[in-house]
Amino acid sequence: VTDKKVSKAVIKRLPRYYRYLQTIKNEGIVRISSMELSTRMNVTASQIRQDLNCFGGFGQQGYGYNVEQLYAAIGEILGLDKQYKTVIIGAGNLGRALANYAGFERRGFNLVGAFDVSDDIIGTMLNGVEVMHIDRADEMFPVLKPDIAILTIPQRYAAATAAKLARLGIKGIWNFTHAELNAPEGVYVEDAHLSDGLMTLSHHITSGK
Amino acid sequence: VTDKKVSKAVIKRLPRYYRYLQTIKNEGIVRISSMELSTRMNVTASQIRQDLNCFGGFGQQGYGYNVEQLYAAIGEILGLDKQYKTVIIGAGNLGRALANYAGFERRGFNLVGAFDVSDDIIGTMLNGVEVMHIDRADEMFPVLKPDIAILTIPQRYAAATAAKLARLGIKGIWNFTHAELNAPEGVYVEDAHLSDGLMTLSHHITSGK
DNA sequence: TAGATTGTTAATCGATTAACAATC
DNA sequence: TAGATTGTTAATCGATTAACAATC
Repeated sequence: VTDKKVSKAVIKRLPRYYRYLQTIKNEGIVRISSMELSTRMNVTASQIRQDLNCFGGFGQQGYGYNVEQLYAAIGEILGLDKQYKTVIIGAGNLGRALANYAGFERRGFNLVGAFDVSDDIIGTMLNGVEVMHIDRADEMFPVLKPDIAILTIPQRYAAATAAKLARLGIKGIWNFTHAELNAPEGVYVEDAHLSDGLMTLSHHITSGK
Repeated sequence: VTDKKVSKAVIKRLPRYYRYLQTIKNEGIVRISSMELSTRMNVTASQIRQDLNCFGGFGQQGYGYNVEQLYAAIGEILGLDKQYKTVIIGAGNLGRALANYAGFERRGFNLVGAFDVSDDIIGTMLNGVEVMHIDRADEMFPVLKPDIAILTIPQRYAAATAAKLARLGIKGIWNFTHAELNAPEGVYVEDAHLSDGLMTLSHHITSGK
C-alpha cells in the first residue's frame, strides 16, 4: 500500500467504493473487474483503475479485483481497522442521535464521554456514558484520551470550543455546527454542514433539477 | 438573475457564500469587495467574481457588492424564499433530531407529516405532528402534499421506500440512509451519507492529515 | 477626473477519460 | 497459448486562476 500523490478528490471517493464493495461482498461476489464495478457505480472504469492505483496494484491483469481483499485494503486506507475514542460535545437531540447511531460503534468509533451545559441533560446517560458539564473537560480529557470530538452545539460557542478541544489534544472534530472552524494546527476538521445539503436540495427542487 | 451554464461546482459553493454573507450582514457590513470576501473565505477573488457572474452582475465596478442585496439574491437562487412541505420517513433518533432541528422551520421547511413502522413510535407527537404508520402514506400524501421527504430508515427499506415516495409525487429526498438511491425520474436526491464523513475523518487522523 | 473594482476573456492547472502495452 | 483485464501513459476536458479592459 504505497501512496503516490493522492488527490483530495480520490480520498473523497474512497468511502463510496467502500460502501459498494461491502454490498458486493455481501452478495457473495468474489471477484470484480473495473468494468463491472463501473457499471454498478456509474463511474468510468478508467477512473476506478486510476483511483485504486494511487495506493498500489490491488488488481491482477486478466482477472480483475478480489472483492474481499480490495474491501479490506480500502478499509485500511480509511483507517477503519483502528479504534477511535470519541466524545460528544453537546448532547442535545442531534448529539444524542449521533451517539446512538448504529454504524458508529461497529466501525470502531467508541463513545467514551459526553458533555453539555444544560442542567436538564447533565447526569443523564447516553449510550453508556454519563453526560458531564463541559467545564469538566479539562479534568476528564487526560483520563478519557479521546481522539475525535463530535461537535453539536450552537454556532456561537463553536469557535471557542474548538480551540479548547485543540488545546486538550483532540485529533479530529466532526463539525455539525453552522460555524466554519479554521482548523487549529494538528486537528483535522470534517464539516457536516447539514443545512448546506438542505439548501442544495431546495435549489434543485425550485429550479427544476 | 439570468443563468448562464452553471456548473455543479458553483452550485455547491453557493450555500457557503450564503452562510458567510449572513455573518457579514449581521456584523452590519453594507458593502464588500470580492477581494475582502476572498480573504475571509479563503478562496480567490477571481473565483468569487466568476461564480457570482453565472447568475448576472450583482456587483458594481469601483464599489463591490451590496451585502444585503447579494445575500437576498443567493437566497433566491437557492430557493430559500419559498416554503416547502416536509415529511419525515423514519421517526427514530436521527429523524426526530432533524425534525426538531432549529434552522429547519426558519428556512422555510415546514414539517407536515411523520411516518414510521414501530408501534412504540406511532401515535407520538413530533414537532407538532402525529407519527403515523408508513402504510398510511398513500392515503395521506394527497392531503399533505409534501415536497420533500427526509429519509431516515434502515438501508434495506430505502430503495423500495424511495420508489414509493416517487410514485406519490415527492419532489426531493434528503437521503440519510446508507443506500445509494438511483433517483427516480423527476425526483432530486440529496445524499447526506454521514458515515462517509466519518470515514474521511478517520482516514485523515490515521494518515496524519 | 482618478481610483477602485467589477465582468469577462485568456492562460493555467488539475482531474477525468481514452488508449494501449504489459502481464496474468 | 489466447483472452481478459490491469497499470499507466497520453489526450481531453473542465474548472480555477490571472489579467485587463470596461465602467461605476
